[in-house]
Amino acid sequence: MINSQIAKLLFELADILEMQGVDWKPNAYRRAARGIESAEPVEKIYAEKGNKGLKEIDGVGEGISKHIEEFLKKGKVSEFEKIRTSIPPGLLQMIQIPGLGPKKVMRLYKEQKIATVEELESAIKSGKVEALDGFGKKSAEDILHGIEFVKRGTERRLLGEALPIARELCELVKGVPSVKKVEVAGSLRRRKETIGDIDILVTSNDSKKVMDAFIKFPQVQTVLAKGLTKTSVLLENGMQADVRVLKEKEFGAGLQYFTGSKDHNIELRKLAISKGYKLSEYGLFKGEKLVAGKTEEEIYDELGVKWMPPEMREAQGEIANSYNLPQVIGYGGIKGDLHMHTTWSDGQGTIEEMARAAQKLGYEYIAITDHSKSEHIANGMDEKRLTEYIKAIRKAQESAKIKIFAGAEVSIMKDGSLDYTDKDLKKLDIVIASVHSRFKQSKEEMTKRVLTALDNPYVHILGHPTGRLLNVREPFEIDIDAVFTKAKKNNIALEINSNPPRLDLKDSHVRQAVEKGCLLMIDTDAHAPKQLEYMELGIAQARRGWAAPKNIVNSWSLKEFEKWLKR
DNA sequence: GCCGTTTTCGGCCCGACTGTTTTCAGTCG
Repeated sequence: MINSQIAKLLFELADILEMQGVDWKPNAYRRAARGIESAEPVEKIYAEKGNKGLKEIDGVGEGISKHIEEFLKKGKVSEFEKIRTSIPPGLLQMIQIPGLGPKKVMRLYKEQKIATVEELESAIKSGKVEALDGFGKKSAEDILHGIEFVKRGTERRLLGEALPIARELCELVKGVPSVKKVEVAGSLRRRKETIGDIDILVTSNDSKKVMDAFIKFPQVQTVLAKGLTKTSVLLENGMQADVRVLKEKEFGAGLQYFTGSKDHNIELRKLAISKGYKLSEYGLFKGEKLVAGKTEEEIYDELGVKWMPPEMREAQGEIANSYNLPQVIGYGGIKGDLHMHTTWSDGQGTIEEMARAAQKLGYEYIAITDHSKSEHIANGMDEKRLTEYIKAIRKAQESAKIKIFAGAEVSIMKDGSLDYTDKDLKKLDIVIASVHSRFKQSKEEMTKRVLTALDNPYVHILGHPTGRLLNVREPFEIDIDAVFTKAKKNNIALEINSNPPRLDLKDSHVRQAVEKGCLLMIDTDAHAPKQLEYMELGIAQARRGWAAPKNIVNSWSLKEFEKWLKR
C-alpha cells in the first residue's frame, strides 16, 4: 500500500509545516494526500503514464509528483527527511491529541521544552501547563483526557459497527417531542467502509431538549461539548457522536454540507462561487438573499447539478457529469443471497433456518455455499459429505418457499487448482472460488494462481477477490486489472462480500470493474441467519462504485439469473 | 504547493465552540 504510505508522509509534513507557521502549503499537501488515498496505486499509475499520470491525481502537481517519483525509486523523499529532522518527532504525536493543534504544541515546545506526550503528561500533573498564558486549568485537564484517548487508539470503526449505533441514536432523538426531521450525515451517510464519527442532524424548535436527551444516551461516556446548535459526546466504544440542530429552512444545506465528502463540497462550493453564489451550511446565497436551503435537491438544482446519492459524493467526477450518472443499485434491489454457510461447515444455522431467514427478507432465491475440504478449521466437507450435503439441500428445497441452489465456496489452492475435482464441481449449481491460504505469495504467484482458477469452467464467482480484513489484514498483492480482464472474458462474476470487515471488492475496485464491463455479485457470506442482514453494507459499496442493476447478477430475476448460471 | 468559465498570478471554505478572553485565538470538522 504505497498510496497510504505517501499519504501519511504528506499529512505528517503538513502538520510540521503548520507548526512552523508556513501558510497554504499544509493545505495543499493534505489535499494531495487525500487525492492519493483514493487514487489507483501510484506505482501502477507511474508505470503506465509516468510523471504525467501522477499529476492527474487530485491535488498533485509539479512538486508533489516529483516527490512521489522519488519515493517510488528510493523509498524516501530527501526533502521530507530534512524537514522532518527540523522538529522533534514527539511533537507529531502531541498534535494528534484532541484539543491540541500546531500552535499550542509549538508554544509548549518553545516555552517549556515539552517534546513528547510523556513529558506533556508530567508537565500537566506538576501544574506547569495550567500556569501558561492562555492555557488554564480546564484545558490542562482536557489535554490529559485527550492523551488517554490517543493512547486507547482512535482507529476508524467499521461501517457495520457504526451504523446500528447511529440508528439507535436517531431513534432516541426522534422520540423528543419537538423534533421533526432526523438524518445521519457524514461518512456514515455516504456509507464509507470505515467511519470516523457519527453525525446526526435534527430540526427542532427546542434545541435544548434535543441536547439534553442526546447526552442521556446510555452509551455516552463523556460530554465533549454542549451548545445550542451542536453537541458532541464520546461513546463507550470510543467513537465520537455529534448532533446538530438546524432550522427547517436550512436543513437541506446542512445535510449537504455535513454529508460531504470534503472534496465534493469544495468542488461544489467553487462551482457556486463561479456562478456568483455563496454556499455554506446555512444555504445557497445570492448576495444576502437565501435562494436555496430547505432541501439538498433545490441547492444542487440551482447550481445546475443533478442531485446524486450520497454514496457517489467523493469528487470523482459526479458533479461535472451529474446528468449522465448511472442509476445505481437500490437497497431493495437484490433478489437473492448466494454466499452463506450452514452447520455443514462453519455456519451456525441449518439449511432450513437460513432459507427461512432469507425468505423473510423477501428473496426469490439463495445459494448454500459451505466450505470445501481443505478448510479443516472451518469443518470443510470432503467428497463423501459433499454428496450428502447436496442431497440435504435438495431435500430442503421440497418444503422451501424459495429456490435454493446447491453451491460451495471452494478454496483456490496455492497453484490455482481447486479443492474439488471437476467431476465433483459439476454436481453443484453454483461455485464460488476463494483464496483462503498463503496470503503472502508474491504478486506474480498470486495473480497466476487466481487467473488459473478463473479458467476452470465450473467457477461462477470469484470470492472476496483481495482477501483483506479491515483493521486486521491488508489485501494480498494481486494484479487486480488482470483478474478483471480474465473474469470478463470467462463471464465470471466478482464478489462484493458484505461481511463488515471484508467489504471486498472495495468501492474503487467496484468502479474499476464496472468501467471494464465486469459482472458483480453482492452477497453476505453469512455464518448465521441474522448475518443475512449485512447485505446493505455490500450494496452500499456497490453504489459507491457506481454499479447499476445490469452489472449485478443477483439483482436479476430467478429466470435471468439461472440463464447466466448455465452460460 | 496547486490551480484556472473572471486568473499562469494570486487566491486558497467557513462557521461553531471553548477557554480564558474583556474582543479573541486556537481548534475542529
